[in-house]
Amino acid sequence: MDWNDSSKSSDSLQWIGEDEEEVNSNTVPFHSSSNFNTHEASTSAGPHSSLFSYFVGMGFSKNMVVKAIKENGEGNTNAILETLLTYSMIEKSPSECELIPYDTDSSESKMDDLDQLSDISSCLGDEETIEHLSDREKKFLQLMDMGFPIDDASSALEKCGPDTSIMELMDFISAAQIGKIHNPQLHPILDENKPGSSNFHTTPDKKRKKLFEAEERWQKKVDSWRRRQKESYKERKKSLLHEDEETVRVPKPMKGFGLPNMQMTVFNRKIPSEAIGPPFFYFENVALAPKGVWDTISRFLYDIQPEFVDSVYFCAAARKRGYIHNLPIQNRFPLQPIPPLTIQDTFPLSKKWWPSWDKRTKFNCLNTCTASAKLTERIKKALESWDGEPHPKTQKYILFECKKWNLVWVGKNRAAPLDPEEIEVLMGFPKHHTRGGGTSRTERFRSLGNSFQVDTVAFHLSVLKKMFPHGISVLSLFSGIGGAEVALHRLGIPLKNVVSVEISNVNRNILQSWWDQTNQKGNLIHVADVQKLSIDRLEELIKSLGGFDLIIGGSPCNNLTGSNRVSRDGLQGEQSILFYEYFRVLNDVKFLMGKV
DNA sequence: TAAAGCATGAAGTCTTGT
DNA sequence: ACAAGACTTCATGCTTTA
Repeated sequence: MDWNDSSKSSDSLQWIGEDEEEVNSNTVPFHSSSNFNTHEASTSAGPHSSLFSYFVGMGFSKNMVVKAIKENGEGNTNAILETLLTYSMIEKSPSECELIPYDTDSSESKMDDLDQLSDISSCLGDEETIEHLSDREKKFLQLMDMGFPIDDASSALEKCGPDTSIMELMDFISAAQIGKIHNPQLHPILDENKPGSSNFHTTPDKKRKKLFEAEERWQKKVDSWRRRQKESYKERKKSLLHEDEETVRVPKPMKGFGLPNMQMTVFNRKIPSEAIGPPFFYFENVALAPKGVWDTISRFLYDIQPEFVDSVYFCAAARKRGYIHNLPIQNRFPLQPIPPLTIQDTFPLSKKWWPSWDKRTKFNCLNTCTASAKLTERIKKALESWDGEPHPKTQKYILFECKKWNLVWVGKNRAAPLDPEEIEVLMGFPKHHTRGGGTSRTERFRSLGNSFQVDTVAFHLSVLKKMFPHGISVLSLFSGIGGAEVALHRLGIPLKNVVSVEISNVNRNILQSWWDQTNQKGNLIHVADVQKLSIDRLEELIKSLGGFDLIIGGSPCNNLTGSNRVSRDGLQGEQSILFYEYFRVLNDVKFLMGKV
C-alpha cells in the first residue's frame, strides 16, 4: 500500500504526555472532521436539501434535523451535528421528548404551570435547560413525564410542598386517585397512626385492626395502581420508540459469524463500499447495552451489522460483547494453545473442594471489582453451621454470591475470588501482565475488567496475518492494557507502528512494560487523550508513519453496562460519549488517507 | 494518602408455572 | 397466552483501614 511505503523505521520510543499535547480549542465530538466539511451546504437547507438528507440519512428524525438546521444556520454543519447529538439522539429521541400528559383538560392552575414550563417541556432530556428550574418545576415535569394528570401533579405539589420526594408525591397522587386522600390518617405522608408511631399505640384494638386492614387494602390498591401506571408509561415509551424501528437484535446464542471448528453459518454480510478497508477497523463494546445503543453505533459505523460474541466459547468466562468491523470473516483461525473451556479444567485443584450442588462450569463476566475477604468468611461460617450438605436456602445464598463474584473453591468450605494472575490468564494475557510497576491490586482488577478477551478478539483479527506478513501499523484507541496489541502479537503479526491512545497512566505503563519485555521492533507512541488527537496531529502521524492498517478500540462502556447503578445514561453518558471520538478519528484517518 | 471494603438496583431477557 | 420468577451485568461513590 502506497501510504505505507513512506514509513520510517525508528526504534526510538516516543512519548506524548498529557501536558505536551497541543490543546485543541474545539473539543466537541465532531470537531473539524474533514469528512463533514465536505458536506457543508451553503445553500438551501430545507427539507429537500442535501444537508437535510445527509443528516436524515444518518438516522436523525426529520423534525429534529429541520430544527437543528434552523437553530444553527445552514453553514455550520458541525454545530448542527452537535445539536443533533446532544439533544435528540437515541434514548432522548425527539419522539420521546414530545411525550405529553394524557390529561389535557384545561384549568387555571394547569395553564399557569404549562405557561411557566412551556419552553422546557419540549425536551426533558436537556439538562442544561432543566438545570435552572426550581425544584418544584423539575418535580412537576417529572410527574408529567410519568403520565400523571396535570391537576393531580399540581395539587400534590401544592399540598405536600416542593421538598417532598417524587415517590411520596406519587403516593399522594395515588391515594387521591382512589379517593382515600379524604382520610389523611390513611396516607403515609400524613398518617400519624401508622404502626410504630406514638399515636398508633394509643388507638383501641378494634380501631387498630380496622386501620391495619384499611391500610393493607389501601396499600394493595396503591401498589396495583402504581404498577399499572408504570406499565402504561413503559408501553407508551415503547410504542414511541418503536417508531424508530430498532434493527439490531442481540442473537442468542452469541456465536458471532462463526466459531473455531464450527462450520461457517451462511451469512449475508454486506459492507458498504465507503466502509471497505484498508484501513480496517474494529470496534467493541458491551452487547447488553440499553436499547437503541447498538442501533446508533451501527448507524454511525456504516450500518454494518454488529457481530455479537460471548467469550464463553473461547475461555472459561462469559463476556458478551458486540463487535463492528470491516474485516473478512472467512479463514479465521483461533489462537494456540486453545485455553481450557471450563472452570474445572482451568483450575484442576478446585475439583477436590467443589460442592456437588454448585453446578457452575463457567464463570460469569469478569468485572472490575472483586469480592472482599469478609464475604468469603461469611460463606465459610454459613457452611460450617451444617454437618453435611447445607440447607437449600444456604446453598441458594452461597450460589448467588459465587455467581455474582465469580468465586472458586480453594479448600474445605472456602470460596475465594480469583487472583489478578488468574484473571490475566482467563482474559488471554500473559501471567503477571499487570503485575508490578506500581500497579495496585485494585487497579489490576479494574484494568483487567475493562479489557478485551484476547482469544476472542484474536480469532477475528487472525485474517490479518496473511495480509500483513511484514508487519502492521495500528491506531489503537482506548487501548487499556493492550488487548489488541497482545492479540496481534500472539497471532504472530509483527507490530510495525502502534499509536496507543489511553487516558490512564497506569494502563499506559502496563502496555509500555509489555512492549519492552516482548522485544518489539516497531514504534510505540502514546497519546493520552483521544479528544486531543486532532486532525492535525493525525495528519502528522500518518505522514511520519505512513498511514494505519488497522484502527481498533472498544469505547468506554461505563454508561452502558448493567452493572452501573448510578449513571447508566447510554451513549450520551459522560464516558460512553467517547464512542463518537472513535467515529470521528476513524473518519479523519480515512479522509487523510484518501479513502473517503 | 492510597488502597481496600462495602452498600447501592435497574433493565433487560429467558424460563417456568398456571 | 400470560404472569411471575430467575438470571446476568467491562460500576460508582462513600467509608474504613493501613
